[in-house]
Amino acid sequence: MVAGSGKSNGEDNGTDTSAPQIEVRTLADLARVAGVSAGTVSRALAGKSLVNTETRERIQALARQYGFRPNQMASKLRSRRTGVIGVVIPLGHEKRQSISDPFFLTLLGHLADQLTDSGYDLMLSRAIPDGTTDWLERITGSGMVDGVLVIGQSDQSKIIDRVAANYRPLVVWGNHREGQVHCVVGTDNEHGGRLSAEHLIASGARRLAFLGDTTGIEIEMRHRGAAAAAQAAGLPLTHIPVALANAEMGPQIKAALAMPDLDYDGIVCASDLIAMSALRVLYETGRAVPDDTQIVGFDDLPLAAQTMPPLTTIRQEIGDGARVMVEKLKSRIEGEDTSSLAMAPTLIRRRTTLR
Amino acid sequence: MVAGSGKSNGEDNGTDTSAPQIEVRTLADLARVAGVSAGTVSRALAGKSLVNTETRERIQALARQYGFRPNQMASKLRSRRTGVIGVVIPLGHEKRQSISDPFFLTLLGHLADQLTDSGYDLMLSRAIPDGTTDWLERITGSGMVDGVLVIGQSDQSKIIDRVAANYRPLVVWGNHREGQVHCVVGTDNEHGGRLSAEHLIASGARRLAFLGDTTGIEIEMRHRGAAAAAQAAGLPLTHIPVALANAEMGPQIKAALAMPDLDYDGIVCASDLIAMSALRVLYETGRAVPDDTQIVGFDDLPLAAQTMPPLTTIRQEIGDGARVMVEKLKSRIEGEDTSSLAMAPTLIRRRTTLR
DNA sequence: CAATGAATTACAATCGATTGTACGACGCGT
DNA sequence: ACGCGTCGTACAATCGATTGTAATTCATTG
Repeated sequence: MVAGSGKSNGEDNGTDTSAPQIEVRTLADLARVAGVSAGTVSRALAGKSLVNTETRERIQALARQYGFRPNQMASKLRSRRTGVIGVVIPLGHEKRQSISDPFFLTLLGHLADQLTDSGYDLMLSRAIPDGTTDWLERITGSGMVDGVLVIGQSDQSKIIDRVAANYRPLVVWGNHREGQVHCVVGTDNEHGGRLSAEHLIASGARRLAFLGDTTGIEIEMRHRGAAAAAQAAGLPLTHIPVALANAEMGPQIKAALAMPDLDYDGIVCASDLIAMSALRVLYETGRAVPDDTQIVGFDDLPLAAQTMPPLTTIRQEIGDGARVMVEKLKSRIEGEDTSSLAMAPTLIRRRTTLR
Repeated sequence: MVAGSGKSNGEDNGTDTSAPQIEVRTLADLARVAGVSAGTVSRALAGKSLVNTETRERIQALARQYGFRPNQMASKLRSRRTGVIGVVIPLGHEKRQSISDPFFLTLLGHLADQLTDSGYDLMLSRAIPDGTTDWLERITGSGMVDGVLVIGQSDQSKIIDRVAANYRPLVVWGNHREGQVHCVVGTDNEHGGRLSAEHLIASGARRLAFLGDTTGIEIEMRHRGAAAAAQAAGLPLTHIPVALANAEMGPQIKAALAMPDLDYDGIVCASDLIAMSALRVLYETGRAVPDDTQIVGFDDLPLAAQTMPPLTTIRQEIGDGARVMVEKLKSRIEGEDTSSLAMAPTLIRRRTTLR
């Protein structure tokens, strides 16, 4: 019993008695200390049953004592499994090179939670498609991740499609479109846009405006839904493009809403952030919400409940979305095929609309 | 000359003529195609000068043609450099297992930008110190990252200190404290708290309240600064702890501010989010801001400019902070030593205070 | 008592790229 | 024509863990 003890402190007791100061960096080091082979140590630490229970516990104790942790690179190289999921945010049409969209950030937080719970690490990449079209391949082909999640398609849908044709473990957050190859999870944005406009109409609005830049497909679909609802009711809908970037948004909205020939009593906003800005602009210009002008946001971020008055908005289930994305990705890693999912958004009635 | 060429296309031209469909996954594969050795391919792709210009370009062209990308795991293992920085958010005293704090999320976004620009990848870990004390070692000791950034100390300062004693490339966002071993970058929270209270006092407030839970050291220091300013002016400051978690925050603040025996005309808030909630509660209870009650936030998140009225707040330079953190981390990776930095916060006057 | 087999453990190949060193070819000067 | 330096490339060791297979030990049984 305690076979290794004699060995370990028998060899190097020339200097000091308690010898926990040998550097134990590698499996081989620990194997030497334990008096076994590296392979055995590997199996012992992995908890495999092939190794004697007693030996295993002894080795595990030694590992703890020396604070030994196996090198992940070596492990991942050999086992051909990295335990890492790449999360990519393509900054497509957005000029500013910064991850700032609170919706994406919130989704990212939820993804981090889900992935951690599934035992995966998360590698975050900000991709700026600067003309090059291989920003995704750079990640999928690096051998560094077991799968990839893309947050938002931006205007890179075709590139994603091309990659997805050869790379299976890929799930995208965004708007599903006919004929799309890649697996996408997201909200039914058109439906959301329709809900928004319909609610405004039902609340008495007769002259609608849509606030948001429709370069990205998600917002384009929201606009389409709103436009469809307006058309069905025989009402006009004016499209006012405003950037998503926070800095420019305020002034842009201010300028847009102050246009003298623009007439509106109901605003469909492409995001809660836009709605919040609009709310402020309207307040400053003396228009009462919801009495003079009604507003509906999109996303239902936590802050939507904190505006004044609290924002009526279209809720996207971010937490559910993250969970579904991770589930589908895991299935795909297992080799299964998964279909896209468009989740139904819901209207959250608060106080920026009359009903 | 071209010793290997006979080998490569002599063997496998039996099937088809144009052969771009050979799987080229490894350096060796590409070497075979190019008729050179793996070592040469490695050097060619790395752009080393040891290899003939012509050969190099030929190999690079082939790599592009076959869409070859070297396996990162192997590369990192051999070169003992991962090009990855771990970013950890310790969820210390926060019960909810979710990354949601918008300030941290924003900082994370900036860090992602900075790290990307420096050629690093970012590996995100959410750490829930559930009794165990090795959540940091698990990351630093894994051999998977070249350095680690910790976002927020929470109540784990001692553990971080212990790790920092043996692990150099570590930089923390948080509040510097005397005798702290690890390198921390952050705002001078005490100063910020003082600025906040002083401004309220200068604006005429006489009965102060502090809204925020002081379990984390950052907020504790903000409270301390505010308390010092109040004491210096001979004024009272009531401490009202409220959680940071969004869900509970609203009702908690509502209950707290409605306490009948609580008297206040100036509120120091521990964060913009808290301030925003307070703003709403005050509005609902019919107290005018800033005329009846003045409020100062903390952080100066983008949304602070969008509240109604726009929020006077203490600005933390998140972008600068991220830049400094990454710079210091790079220095430490190079082996240099770096000192902590407490950045001076600034008061941003908007409309929730009278001056 | 030898043979069989179960349980452990050692040995060695492997994952794929990097890098130091050795080797061959070429041009040059004398 | 021979020796020498330069340039380019091949060869092989290496990073550190994993894993299939061989080898060892020990108990058991015909």
